[in-house]
Amino acid sequence: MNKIGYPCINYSIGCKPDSSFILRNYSKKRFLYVTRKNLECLFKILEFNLKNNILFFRISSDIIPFASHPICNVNWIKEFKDLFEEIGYFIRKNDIRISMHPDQFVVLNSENKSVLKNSIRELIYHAEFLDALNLDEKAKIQIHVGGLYDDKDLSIKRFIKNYNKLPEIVKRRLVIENDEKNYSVKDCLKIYEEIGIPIVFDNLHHEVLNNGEDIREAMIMCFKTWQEKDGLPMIDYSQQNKKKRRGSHAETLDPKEFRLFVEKVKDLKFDIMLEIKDKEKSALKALKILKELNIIRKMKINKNNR
DNA sequence: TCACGTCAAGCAGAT
DNA sequence: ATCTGCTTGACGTGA
Repeated sequence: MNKIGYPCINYSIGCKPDSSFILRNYSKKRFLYVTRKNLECLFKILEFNLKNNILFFRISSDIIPFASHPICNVNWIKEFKDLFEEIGYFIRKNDIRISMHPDQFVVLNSENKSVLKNSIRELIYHAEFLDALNLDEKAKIQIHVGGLYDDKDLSIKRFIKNYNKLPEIVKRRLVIENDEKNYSVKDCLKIYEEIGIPIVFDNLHHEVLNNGEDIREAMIMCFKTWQEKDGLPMIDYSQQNKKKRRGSHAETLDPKEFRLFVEKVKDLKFDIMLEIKDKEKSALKALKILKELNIIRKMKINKNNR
């Protein structure tokens, strides 16, 4: 077990990296203002994380509002070149792992041409964002396989066909995650065998939808899909919210349950994204547990880390 | 300051 | 037919 992370937002700092506005209020001025705020907040979060030894972070897809929408004609990479350089340098220098997770509207296996077109635009935006930070191939973009359309085999074939159409800047970063309704680890492996795409393991999805593999077995299967150039395998870890329906994420990390999980897989090498509602709070709880169990390496303090 | 209607985008399952 | 969840309710108008 290597790095601990949490997704998109931080509740301790008092800024938001995913502010937006509604489409009809779009203006260049507004776009530039919100985007700058988001990027500056991202930097603050990463600094907070480093101080706390949280070295894995998922950047919100909303960081650049309407980035893939036709209305956005601002060259944001150029406009924020300095900020991108500064943040990117900080990430690289401190060996922070980054991922992104485009939202549900990205459906690479869609039967609908315009859905596919929008999905590809969105994926290109994500890739360009990570490229602007000058991050290597270990920074990943994770998506689900998509819809079933009443024919899983055909839908998998369509995923592969459309994957092969993607530009290289997307392909090198794209990874797929098992989901809780449509595509299990086994289904993802089928796709891996065709195109070599790495698989992000999600434990809660696996609990809900699996083919009888236990968690450790499934993790090892997924981990084999990651090559050296992809970096350590990533997993999404979450716990069931006992008050809500199956698959809902817990409000905060249950230490006991987390310890049990860790004991099962502590010899494996991977980075872990905690999909728990209270974000950095649970990441800190998890780190504390890993330290107690003597699993995580001692924090590297780098005084001059900017 | 607060209530509440609305907000780019997909899909599947529940109601 | 409409609502809900998904990684995350937030934006914004009008009173």
